[in-house]
Amino acid sequence: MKTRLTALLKQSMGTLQKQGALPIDLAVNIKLEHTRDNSHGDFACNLAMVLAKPTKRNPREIAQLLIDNLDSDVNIEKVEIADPGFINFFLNPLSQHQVVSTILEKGEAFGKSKLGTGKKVQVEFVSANPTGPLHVGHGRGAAYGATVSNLLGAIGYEVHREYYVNDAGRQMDILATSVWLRYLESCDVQLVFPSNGYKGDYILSIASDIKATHGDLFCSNAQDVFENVPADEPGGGDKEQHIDALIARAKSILSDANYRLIFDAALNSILGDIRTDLEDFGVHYDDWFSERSLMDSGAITKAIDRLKASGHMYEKEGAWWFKSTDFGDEKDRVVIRDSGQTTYFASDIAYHLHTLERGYDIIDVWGADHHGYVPRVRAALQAMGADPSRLKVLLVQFAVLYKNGEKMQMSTRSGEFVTLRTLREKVGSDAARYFYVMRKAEQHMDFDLDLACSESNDNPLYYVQYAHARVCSVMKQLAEKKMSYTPSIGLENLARLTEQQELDLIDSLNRYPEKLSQAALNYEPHQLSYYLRDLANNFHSYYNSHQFLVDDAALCSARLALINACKQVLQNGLKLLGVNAPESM
RNA sequence: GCGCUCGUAGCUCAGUUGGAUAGAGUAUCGGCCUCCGAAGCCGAAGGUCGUGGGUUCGACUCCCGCCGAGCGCGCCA
Repeated sequence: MKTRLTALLKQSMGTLQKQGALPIDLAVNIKLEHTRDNSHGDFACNLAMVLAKPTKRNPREIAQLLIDNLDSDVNIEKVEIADPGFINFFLNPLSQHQVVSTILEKGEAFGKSKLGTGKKVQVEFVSANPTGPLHVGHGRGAAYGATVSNLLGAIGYEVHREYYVNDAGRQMDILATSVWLRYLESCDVQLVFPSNGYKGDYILSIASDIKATHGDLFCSNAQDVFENVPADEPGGGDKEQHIDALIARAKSILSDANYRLIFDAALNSILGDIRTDLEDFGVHYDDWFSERSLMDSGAITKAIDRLKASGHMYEKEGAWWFKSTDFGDEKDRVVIRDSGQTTYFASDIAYHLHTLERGYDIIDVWGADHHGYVPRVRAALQAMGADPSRLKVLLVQFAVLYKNGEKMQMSTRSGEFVTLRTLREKVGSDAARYFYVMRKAEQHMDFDLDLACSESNDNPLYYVQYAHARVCSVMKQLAEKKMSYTPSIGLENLARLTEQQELDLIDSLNRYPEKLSQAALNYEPHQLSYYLRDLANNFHSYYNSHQFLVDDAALCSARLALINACKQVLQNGLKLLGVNAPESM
């Protein structure tokens, strides 16, 4: 309907241009919108006001001309001009009713579109370092990334969901060393655990698993382990130097193979845990991409060579730098350290290049603390000759946690955090998913744990699910009362739906496809959750003011057709949000 | 200090990319179950859209200056 009206307006404008009433060379973009207030009709257009300036004429006058030259359409009941020059379209109410039959016919496909057909996009999200379990902070990225992926899929994109596994680098060495030290403790070795090591309980359990399968194989004495290791911070030393020295001791005491064994045991245990955690949260990936595999495959060398060939690399103080300032970054970045090791940034460049070469545009969902990282990645892509617009970075703000009215600091290192699993066990996956995507991603979010856990019934999700369950309940009543519902009869009698609540509900249903594509194109799942809330509200109002199961069989079927259409749309929307639509609750 | 994100009802947040009288939830107050589920509905009250300028037919939205919050500014990842 919207495109129809736009076409009519364009046509009218064209006619006026031919007549010479309007200049030919007008480049205006017609904006036709659903009205906020239905006293303004169903659609409103600002065309006349936009035209007022270039033509130097009164907008109302132009509006009248446009209306006079508008072709008639059975669906348009009347057209009005309103201050300061809006053209308001009032549609024939019955023309909107058709959506009920469209919904019942298309089912779960209703609302989907082909806007993104032929486009391949990779959404990379969560990608937390496998150094500990996911906490509630990661949950937001997980829910957001998964929903954005679903939305893009619904409008026709070919979506590839990926988790980039940081299974290389210093953090992982610290993790492996932490595990080994805990293992040594379990072998009754007396030692002081490094202040910069990972202290969570899960480290203990990984260590004891290793002990259970390998016995004393990796044992060593404390004297040996701490030989020539500089003091830790509490001992007046530097905690970074201390832990680095311990890593070196671990590698030297254990053989390469044994160090790798402990390293992999830690990695696999934690990553496995993250995987099942996300699965349980309804978040599924097409691929778990290993950073280490980039090193092994030579992809990093290849990417660096490409940067060198582009002339944007230089050597300074023994390291190789990428001249990202050529592309607007604040400072140049090291890619190869003076030690010869490549940096995390080098891996990331290779990873992005690799993804583009696989034919995907890239959407990275990152925590807002990484925003300073965006320019250098984009710069690297540009230097390698890639179109930087193929990379879109979506930043998700942190959720600030409150417990007992106090702000909580979370740290994986210290082992002090609330896990995503704990949250899920308390409020359920559905409520958590919905809660996370209710706010738009850039908003700083206050997350009151006590409220989320104790009063989970207040979660607005239940309001939406309840509407769905109510429709199901009505259909059960129908059977119990031995009444009948014939969809075809209902669809033939849609004209009987003339109550205000019915018109409102139908209006709401008509807006779903547009809302969906808007939410998808803007990467804004919260738009969908707000829509569903609104749809549910229209349904509940209807439910409270009219009886569906009435004796008039034609009217009854028409009403049931309407609420079943409503149920379908609720179901479609909730599915995209990764939330169940229960038949009873 | 520089950069990014943000500031809207007591609280938590929307605001259709510049449109009409700034909206929801929650909390508060008042109504609604002989009736398909009251996890619901209807109503009241609640605002200097951080602040001061600017751009125009029109600004919560765009530009500039302040105030305030969070984050970032490693040869960490």
